Amino acid sequence: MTIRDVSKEAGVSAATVSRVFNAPDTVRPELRERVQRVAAALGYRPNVSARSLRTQRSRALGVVLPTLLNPVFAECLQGIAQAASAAGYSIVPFTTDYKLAHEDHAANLLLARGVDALIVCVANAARSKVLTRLRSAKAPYVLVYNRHARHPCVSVDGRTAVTSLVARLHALGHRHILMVSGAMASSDRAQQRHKGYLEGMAAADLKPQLLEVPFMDGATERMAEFLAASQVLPQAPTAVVCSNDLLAIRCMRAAHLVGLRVPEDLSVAGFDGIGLGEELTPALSTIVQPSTEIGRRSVELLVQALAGAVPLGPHNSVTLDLHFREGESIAAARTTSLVCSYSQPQRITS
Amino acid sequence: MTIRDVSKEAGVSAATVSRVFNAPDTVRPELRERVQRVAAALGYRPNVSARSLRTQRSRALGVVLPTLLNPVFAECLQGIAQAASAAGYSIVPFTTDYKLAHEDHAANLLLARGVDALIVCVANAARSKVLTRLRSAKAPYVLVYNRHARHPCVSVDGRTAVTSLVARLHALGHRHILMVSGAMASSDRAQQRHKGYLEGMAAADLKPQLLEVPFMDGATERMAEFLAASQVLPQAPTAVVCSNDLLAIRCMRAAHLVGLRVPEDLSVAGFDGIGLGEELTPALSTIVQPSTEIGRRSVELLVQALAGAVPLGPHNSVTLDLHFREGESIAAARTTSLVCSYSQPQRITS
DNA sequence: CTGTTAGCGCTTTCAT
DNA sequence: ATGAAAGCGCTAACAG
Repeated sequence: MTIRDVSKEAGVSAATVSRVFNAPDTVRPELRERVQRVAAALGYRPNVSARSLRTQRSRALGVVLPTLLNPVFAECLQGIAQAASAAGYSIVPFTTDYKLAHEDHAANLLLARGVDALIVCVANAARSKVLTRLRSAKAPYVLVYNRHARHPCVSVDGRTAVTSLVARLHALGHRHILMVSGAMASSDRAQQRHKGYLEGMAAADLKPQLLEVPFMDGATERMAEFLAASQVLPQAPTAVVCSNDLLAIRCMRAAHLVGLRVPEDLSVAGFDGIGLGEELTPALSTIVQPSTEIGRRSVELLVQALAGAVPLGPHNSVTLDLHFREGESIAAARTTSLVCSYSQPQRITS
Repeated sequence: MTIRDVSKEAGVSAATVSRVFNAPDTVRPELRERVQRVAAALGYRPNVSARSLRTQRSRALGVVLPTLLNPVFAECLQGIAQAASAAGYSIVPFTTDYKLAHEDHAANLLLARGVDALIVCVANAARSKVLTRLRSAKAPYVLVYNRHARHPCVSVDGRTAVTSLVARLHALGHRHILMVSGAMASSDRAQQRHKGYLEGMAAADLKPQLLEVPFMDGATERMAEFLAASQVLPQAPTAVVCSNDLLAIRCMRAAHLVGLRVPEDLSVAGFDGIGLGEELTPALSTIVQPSTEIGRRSVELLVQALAGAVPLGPHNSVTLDLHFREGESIAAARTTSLVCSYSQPQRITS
């Protein structure tokens, strides 16, 4: 079913059929309708490959994300998919599983695929080879989640948000606030959140403490160990700031495993605001980033740039708002043991 | 950067360059290496659109799934992405948000895109127009999660699994087992799981009870209401079989909201086996479907069919194994109130 | 083993 | 407003 078939059937030239699809206004209404009717009857669909070859544009966006197993990125991709679809673009996603080599590989394949532009999330924007490559290939691209002064980014200010989170915990009476993070070296976002934590702790004149855990596997066990071991110490954490929601969920489980109640014995805060967090018990208190919106905005940026043939640069970066979602996993710090014995006498007798 | 540029630079014909990329063995090693060197130096990448137009194959697979917000499908897509990538295919995903019209729309776009084959999950395989369309378009496709005798499917036997789940609950002493499901009419999977439930209940000689809730929004509130209202009745459920994990998580929250402890007061079981279920507290007891594997297998099926140019049919369907994951959200039913007063005297005095 | 040639289906000047 | 014709970059006969 080619344009030729339609043109013959409708008794017009191929050019006219093409115009009906690409510039309907330039075709006399009567003819236009006839062509449309014939096309519909024949089930004709313009061949995208041929069109791409001819126009040198594929109307497809490449997407490179770490993984879809983390709901943050699944939500983001959902946003990307919706916005792209609305703008008449398809998407071609690749996941890197947080592997640097995969980032490069994915971008290459996407470029070869002839996508018009790329949406990319890398482990570390400062070190990524992908970005220099994209730039030299002159492919329009936008970073999501990553922040970097030399690239167009759609991101959030995680650092500041974590600083206020620490202030909030401090105000609740917490004096021993632990930060748990996945491997810091591999993620610029984790680094920024940690910076925010350090600043918050400094502002509150508290001693920072960091626990780095393997993100994917064994995180729960590691946290449980740590929590168990620290219980005997005077500086046992009463609150934990987790670098992301998945970690926070595991942290709550770790607390449970060692007999700590959340939030009575231990406050746990996350970062990301994945939808599921609200459904948990206790509901996760977390800093919410608008993942769907991040996806949408990144598409908008690219589509606009493509439409205007305007090159995208760092000046196009946008920082979206973050907000704190009050859940049930954070509470005021328990007061000192003396007061505690008054306020909870039954625990002593039992 | 076209094949022509490379051919000139290497002093060979375009055909030779093409051969170097598509059938390296047919080119004299010396020449081949020269071409490869030149191509690499020039950063040449074959243009996919041109290749697709010429060969009539895009090396891309279309994927239609309900949503990525449900981790089940995100996991599946991850499996699809990995397998596709390994086989040298890209994927072009679309989500339908459980809307029938979107199913059709997505398939159309994908077909127009010229994908070589499709992986599709529809609400109801028996009623879906998409499938008849795909069939008439002669596009190779495979259904995931859906089961239907007239289509190639990669799926699981949810019905039987739910039947055994009910048997398991029965064996634990439960006599009032509720099933909670999203809108049944819209999902053949929900229907099958419900059938399994009915069979299990019949086998145990118990009275089935179904609560249909809006899947996306307000499910928790609806369940909480129901649980609260039923507490005063003699047939108050002591166990709930949820049609999927997301519902189960909400059910646990609903239980919490009305003061029921899971699993002490109420056992909750899910279906899907999303990764997060294991991280929850209590860990979700659920029937695990191998979502990643479902994705992988569907790709394998298609890639094989494409390679052999063998048409795919219902006889290619595969049913993957399901297994029950023992979590912490299910416990033996509390015995009758008399016995209860003996085993938990402290609750009476408090 | 390599080159020549003829399109794949479409868009887009350039005529009319 | 419409048609004729050229060609996007590539591959696959077919010659040599």
